[in-house]
Amino acid sequence: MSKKAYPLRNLSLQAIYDKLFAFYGPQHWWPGETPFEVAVGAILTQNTNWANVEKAIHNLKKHGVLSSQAIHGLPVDRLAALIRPSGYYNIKANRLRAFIDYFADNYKGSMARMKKANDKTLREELLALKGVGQETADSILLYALDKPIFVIDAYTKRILSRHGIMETSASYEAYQQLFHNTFDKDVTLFNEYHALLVRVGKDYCKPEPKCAGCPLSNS
DNA sequence: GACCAGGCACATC
DNA sequence: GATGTGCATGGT
Repeated sequence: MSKKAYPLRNLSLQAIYDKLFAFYGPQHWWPGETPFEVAVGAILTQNTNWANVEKAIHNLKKHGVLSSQAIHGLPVDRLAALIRPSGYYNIKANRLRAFIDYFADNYKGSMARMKKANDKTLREELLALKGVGQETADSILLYALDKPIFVIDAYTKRILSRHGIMETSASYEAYQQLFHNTFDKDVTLFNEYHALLVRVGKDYCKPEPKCAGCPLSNS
């Protein structure tokens, strides 16, 4: 636990959700037009500001290559140039290609077809891809495929640890289990809750916290 | 100029 | 299993 004192309440996961939703209202995530775009965004946003991801996706759209077939036919260095604003562009170009190869080979480039597959199988398949870790896999499962899987990210860990709910050092699985054991598996709730955590994280729960005015703070 | 952002793989101990 | 490092842009 952080030794620094934050002006915090002793809040349950349910209470945190209620307060965030009351304060912010629905977040309408994921910010993407199609399930495929959501999956691409999930890879591009790794350790990256969303505004930069939007620039990269805009480039893909502008050049008419935001589809699995189009990206598949693109030389990797050309793809890298288009997604440049999202950072780590060489690595991410290869990660996108790896996902799209898998997507084309196994589901014929159809998110609808992919959605019909078993949740656990899909998660294992995604995690087997180079460049898809737990957060990216779960983001695709929840936000592109409507699977009831909670997404854990840096904000989730930071917020829950500062509220004394779980140590920062606890594993991804431990955090995820906490949500899965606390709530019924509800796609709408999981969608909204993770989005709200990101929102309050951006507004108040940065590495250097700004607790004044935070809906989870006493101050 | 420093810090931060909706991670991940890989090397090393 | 824990810890360190490379990957990179763009906004504040």
